[in-house]
Amino acid sequence: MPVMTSESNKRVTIKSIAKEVGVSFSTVSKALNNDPAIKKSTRLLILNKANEMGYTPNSLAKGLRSHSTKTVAIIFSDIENPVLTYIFCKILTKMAEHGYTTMIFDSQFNENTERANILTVLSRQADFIILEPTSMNPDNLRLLSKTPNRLTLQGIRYETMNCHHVHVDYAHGGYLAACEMLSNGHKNCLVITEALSFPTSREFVFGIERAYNEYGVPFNRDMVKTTHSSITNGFQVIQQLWDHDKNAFSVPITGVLTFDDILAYGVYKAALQYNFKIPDDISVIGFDDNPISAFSMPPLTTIHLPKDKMAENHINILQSTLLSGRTETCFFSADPTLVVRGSVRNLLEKKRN
Amino acid sequence: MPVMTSESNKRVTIKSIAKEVGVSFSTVSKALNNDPAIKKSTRLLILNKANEMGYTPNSLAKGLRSHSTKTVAIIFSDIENPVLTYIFCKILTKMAEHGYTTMIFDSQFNENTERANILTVLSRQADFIILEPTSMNPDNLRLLSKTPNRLTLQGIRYETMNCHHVHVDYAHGGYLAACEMLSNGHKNCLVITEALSFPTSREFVFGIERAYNEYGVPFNRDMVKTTHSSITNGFQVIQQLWDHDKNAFSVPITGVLTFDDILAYGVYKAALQYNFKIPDDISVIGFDDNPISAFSMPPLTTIHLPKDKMAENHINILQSTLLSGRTETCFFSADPTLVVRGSVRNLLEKKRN
DNA sequence: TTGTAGGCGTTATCAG
DNA sequence: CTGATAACGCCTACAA
Repeated sequence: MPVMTSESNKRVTIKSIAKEVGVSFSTVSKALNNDPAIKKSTRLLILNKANEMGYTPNSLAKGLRSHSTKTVAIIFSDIENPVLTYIFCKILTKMAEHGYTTMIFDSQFNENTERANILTVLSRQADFIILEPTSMNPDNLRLLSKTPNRLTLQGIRYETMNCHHVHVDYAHGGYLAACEMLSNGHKNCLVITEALSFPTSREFVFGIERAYNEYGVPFNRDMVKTTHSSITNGFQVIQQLWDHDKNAFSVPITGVLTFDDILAYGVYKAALQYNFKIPDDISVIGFDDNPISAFSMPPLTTIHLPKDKMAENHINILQSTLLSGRTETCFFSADPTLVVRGSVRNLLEKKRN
Repeated sequence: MPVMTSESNKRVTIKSIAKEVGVSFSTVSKALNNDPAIKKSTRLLILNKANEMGYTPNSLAKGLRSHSTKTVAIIFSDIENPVLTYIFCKILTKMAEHGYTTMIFDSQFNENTERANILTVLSRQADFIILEPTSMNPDNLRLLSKTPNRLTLQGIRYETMNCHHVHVDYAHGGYLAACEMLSNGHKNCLVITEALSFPTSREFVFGIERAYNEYGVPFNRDMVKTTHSSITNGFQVIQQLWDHDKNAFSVPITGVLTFDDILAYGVYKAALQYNFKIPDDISVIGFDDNPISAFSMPPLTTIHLPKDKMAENHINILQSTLLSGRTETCFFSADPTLVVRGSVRNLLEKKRN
């Protein structure tokens, strides 16, 4: 238990310890690092004094000397997204066990914010960077091209970057969701997604379009509404349609495909407010498979994202390059799957009635 | 756009820039910091060269010199808790606008992990620390006693620490939840909560006990089950009861009070699995008011936590001490409120039938 | 076994 | 206006 000496204001460093013990500061340094060259008795003397004075090593100085900060930086497009939150929590916890601290950054789907984040990460000398790019524009990525095996890209595939990847096939997810709608007879679906400048959002819509093509159903791009993920925003998209745009579409909408479960809850909220029933009046399919979606009213049909697997892949990459010194870069891809629950109505069966 | 010079491996520092431009490195430093003492023409020369070489200032060196790292550290008991996640996301985003980086740490309700976290935060020279203590044991807190106005305690009230507080009255929340149960005729409730060593968990139970006392209903401490917050764990508590302990209680359980909404979903999961109905067979009250709880089946009656207000208070404290240099410490307290939805059945009305 | 010197990349204080 | 120098706290050859 550190008892403060009289003038506790002064910073306690190896120098001040050295002065107290009456040795040189390099002896203190060695003792603190368990250098066997130091006599046991003096080491003990030093260790005790350091403890008593409440010494904490200065990582800045250490990092400056050693060119290693034991730091990994994570830059995500939107850290409030539950899947991303889950992933960085897992990474953070695991890396803490190895003595690494994790810095989290939020780009908010904004290239400039992303660039600022990359620059501060570089400036802070992070040992490893995990980035979920906000766009396919390579300008920001170029800042990171020096150390390809100290970088993993999350979410998208970037062919020209020879770095680690933890990819998610959003196109396939969108495809699966749209197929589920189409095979249940929903030909006129609304799509609520993130800004299309965001690569995964665009992939998502591509996948949907592909399904429409396969089913021979024309895909109306006006049906794609973009907004930032939140219950309120999802709600507002429906609200807008309800209040104003209702007549903008010749065919009534029977289904909604959303970029994530959160937006789907926005539709749920609208159902409560405007008194329509899911799935009787409108069908909904989400994306992510939030654990809570199994208990929603009705249980949400959604696209399951293997977030455990994704987190695991990130951790494997980190461990093998930071701890085991591997130099090859690896590419992981996560396949989304459809989880059928109760938010999609079968329109075809109805017709038979 | 930084074009790499031939040997791009070498670190680019103010020294290397100085060599390229043909000035002294202190001139470069001044130019980079917009010191008016530097001639415009040479400043421009230097700025261009720096840009061309892809210079990034080294924050470690900066911090070492200036004794300021533009860093705030957040140490929470469980960063996956949605309320805490929400709060640190808000703080992180706002502080990023001011050029501050936020480091997140997870103590996992463990005093030793908490201590390790505090030590690394100290070692990393964070400018400000936000801590949600895992226990009332002051040993770890003592490590932070040197700079009381650079510390805010989240969640609990620590009378003897003269630092900032953002407190939550969990006792009152527990009281409200229990009152709702009791006033609907539920005298035999299960409580599922975090380990009682965790201060807020203990407060929660205190509050429940107080309600029982006011209603003149004996409170059975055996009804308090502790586990870590997760849907699975909440489920398992019910499972255990169902499979093994069913006969351990003389009176059948009619209600469940949980420490957070996540645990409540565990009960929902059990309802699905064991085919009992909420609230017909068992009533449930959560805690936190997860935004999604409004759409659960049935909508979850819960205790609302003003997380916006809490985040705002944290941000205010940070801004006023870090940016405006205020030195007084402030104390904020958040009051939880009851949100009645559909997961509690009125047992008394039933009797009248 | 311990002490000395130099340097990691910056900034600040002086001289020139 | 620009340059040399010291210092921030630590580590590591090398010397004693």
